[in-house]
Amino acid sequence: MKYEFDAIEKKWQQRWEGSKPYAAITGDKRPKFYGLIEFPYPSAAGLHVGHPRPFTAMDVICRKKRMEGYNVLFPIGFDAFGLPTENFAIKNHIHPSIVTKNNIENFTRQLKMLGYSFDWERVVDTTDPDYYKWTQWIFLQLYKHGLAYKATMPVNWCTSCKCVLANEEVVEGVCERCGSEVIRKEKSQWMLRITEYAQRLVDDLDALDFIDRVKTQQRNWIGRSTGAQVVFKATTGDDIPIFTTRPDTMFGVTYMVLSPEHALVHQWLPLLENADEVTAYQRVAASKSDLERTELNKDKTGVLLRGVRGVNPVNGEEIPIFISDYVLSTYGTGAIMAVPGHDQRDWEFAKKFDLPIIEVVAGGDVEKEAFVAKDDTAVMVNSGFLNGLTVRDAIPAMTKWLAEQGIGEAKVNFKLRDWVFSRQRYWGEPIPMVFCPQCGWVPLPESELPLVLPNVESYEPTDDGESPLSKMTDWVNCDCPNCGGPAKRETDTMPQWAGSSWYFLRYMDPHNDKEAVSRAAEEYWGPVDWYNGGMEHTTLHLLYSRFWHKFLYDIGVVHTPEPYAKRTSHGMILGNNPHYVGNVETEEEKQALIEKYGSMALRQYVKMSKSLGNVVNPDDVVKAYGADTMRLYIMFIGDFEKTASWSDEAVKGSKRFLDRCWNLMEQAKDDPQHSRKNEAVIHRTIKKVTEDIDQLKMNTAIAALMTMVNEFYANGCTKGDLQTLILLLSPFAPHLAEEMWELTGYAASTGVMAMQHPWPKYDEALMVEQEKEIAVQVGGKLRATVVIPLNADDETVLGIVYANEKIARLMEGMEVVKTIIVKNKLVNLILKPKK
RNA sequence: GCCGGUGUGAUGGAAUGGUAGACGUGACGGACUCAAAAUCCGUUGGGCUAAUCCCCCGUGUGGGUUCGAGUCCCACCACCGGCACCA
Repeated sequence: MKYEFDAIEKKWQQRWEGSKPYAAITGDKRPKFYGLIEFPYPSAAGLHVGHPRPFTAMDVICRKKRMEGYNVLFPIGFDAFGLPTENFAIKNHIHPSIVTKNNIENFTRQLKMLGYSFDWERVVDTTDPDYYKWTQWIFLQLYKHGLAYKATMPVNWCTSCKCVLANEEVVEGVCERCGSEVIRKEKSQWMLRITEYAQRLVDDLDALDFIDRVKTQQRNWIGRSTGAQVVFKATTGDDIPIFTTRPDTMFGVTYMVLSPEHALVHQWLPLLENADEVTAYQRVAASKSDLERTELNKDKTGVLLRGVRGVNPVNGEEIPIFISDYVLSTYGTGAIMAVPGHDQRDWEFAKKFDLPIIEVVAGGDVEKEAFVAKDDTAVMVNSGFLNGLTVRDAIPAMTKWLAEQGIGEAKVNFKLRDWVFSRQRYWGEPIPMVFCPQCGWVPLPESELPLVLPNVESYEPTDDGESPLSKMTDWVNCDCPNCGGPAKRETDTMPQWAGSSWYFLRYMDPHNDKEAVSRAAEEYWGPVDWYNGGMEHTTLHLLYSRFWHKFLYDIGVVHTPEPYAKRTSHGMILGNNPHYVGNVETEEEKQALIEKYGSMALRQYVKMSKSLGNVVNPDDVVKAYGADTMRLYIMFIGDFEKTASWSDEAVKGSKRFLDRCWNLMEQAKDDPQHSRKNEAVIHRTIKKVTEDIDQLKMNTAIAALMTMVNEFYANGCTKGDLQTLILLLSPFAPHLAEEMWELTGYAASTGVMAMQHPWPKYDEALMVEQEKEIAVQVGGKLRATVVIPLNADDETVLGIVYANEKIARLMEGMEVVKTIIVKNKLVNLILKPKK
């Protein structure tokens, strides 16, 4: 009988559709397990092979958890608002809602084709008004708690998307989505005060079971630094607050720098002798794009403010004030004290403008370079009352002195900025706010939610930076909810990240029309036990959703301060590089490729992309080999956390393995017990598979199953052996497992599907053979192997070792100085010549 | 510059300080077949060799610790990722 994967997979998918064995039951008495994957963005291209990797892994985990007796919530949904859909709609003249509907249908078909054990009754779609009603509701709560505000400020503007971007969406000065140049533009935007939560977002990472690189990246991004805020005076009498991490170096301050946008610069302009020079510099600085601003190793530029000076509060000395764009208006106070002796940037600036450099920490040569001490035990010099103290002691001493003088205090600063939350695009959640000339910004009453996105004729973005919705005058003009007078709606929409910031909560209670999620459902399911997703979301979705969850915790919607107990991440799937030098024979061709493609030509595997034509479509793989082979291969491909390379050839190996499993049915003896010969390998494999799945080491779990099957072929097997194999295989290849389970008769006799059978248990005592081959080393080098009885005592082992012909030969004329015996593993003999 | 990570056969990748290369792909040899595919069995790190006997070498490089190092320590090289004029 042949393994007809096509028919088998259809058959079982239909059965699951009917009997719904994957439904999660809120409130059930079994222990709960909430496994979460990042819901996909339903693009027109459909699933690519990057999706099945995390999806299959979590499916395997969830299937195993069910067999272990857990009540499992494994949901799926669609993050369907966003630019690609809108752009596709513009190009093809189809309404985004139609595009979305079609794409979701296609994704659903593909996901079902792969046999995932999602609870399909809980599907969430972020573009559904019943869903985004609650996204809008959360926004209103943020607004009511002072965490949403409208502000005019320079924002990142993507020249291609014609839309503002959050800082998190700008990567190396370009738009993370389309790669176009990002410029700074002065715009009035809705902002979310994520900075209010910066401290908690850092602190609470400690207790979470997140992989380290996620924690590190979030900490990097939030960028906490501790120091002091100090008020310097200007000769005009104005206060100039600055932030420094090194208050100990204040005696080394020889000038100050303000950012070009600093408010005091505007205020002082009439007093300045060189006002023209100053305004010219401001103009240049303002016109720079993010890319230009962050260019490496660029020269320090700046302008001295002539007519105003600063005063160093520790010694009363007057110092010059400059403006320079190396000081950022958005960090700290937008002004710094400059200590050129001990800060590289200040040093470069001082050299360029010929400013004095004072050494205040001993140990370097400040004329040659800034001395930035690596440890804090260096000693203070030229620093008045700090002289002789170590840096470690000088920092608190100075901080204390500043506080006593009333001119400074300890302060923590963050790199994290508030979240720019509005987008000048159509396909997003409308922001439920109204602007009234009398009352200002007024939130829509909750009773009017959802504020439904209206149908418009054209969703083209506009060059003037207004949302397409602004042209919908019928919709825009409304009554003020406060005074009833004429008012206008906000026409910007929410960013892509809004809907995904809380979707995992909606899965817990997806059909609730009274609340975002009921407290009871949330208390039962929350927090998510295991969340797997891409590293690219670490400082986007993952950070945003932690912020929203903390806010929801503060207002009593959820019962834990963190949404996800555990976070893991998968590596990317790479495809064949068509321009790889290894693909050609001659030197000339190789040189030509290197010339044309540079370093890319040297890489055998690269990111899959349409332009390279190396994209693998899961539909094709399933058609050729079946879903179970696809699932198995994507799990076997390599270390889950690392990037892996797709190989059409290697897929066959997974298919071959499933064929071998299937073909075992013909030769299995009709005996429900394990065969004696296979007992040990079976128990070892149960242990290995059980532990490896929990650690996401799917590749080695599958390798162990392959080893076991190889043993079955070598030893013969019983139906009992086979049934254990089926159970262990069922999370990976569920369709094949169910069919084999039925055919081997277990289901017929008990009415239980493989997936409903308890997960096999192993017995340590049965795991080992009665005989063991161990290594014999002489002086640490392997010289022979011998077979010993399991757990033999040292004397017996040495007897066997000495009886070995080769060892005996090596021992001729030698005496044993030392023997090292590792039980059931190895013997190491240290020899020296006999006298 | 700072912070992480990685480096193992032709190839994807395995190895709680204890027989390096599990498992898979590819290649080679054999069985079955008129033949091919599929399947099954075997071989497959390099050198030396008549030999699947010995011996030597071998996990990016150079040192070290240890009876024993892919694994631990020190220094370096290469690649990948994150942050970056953040005071």
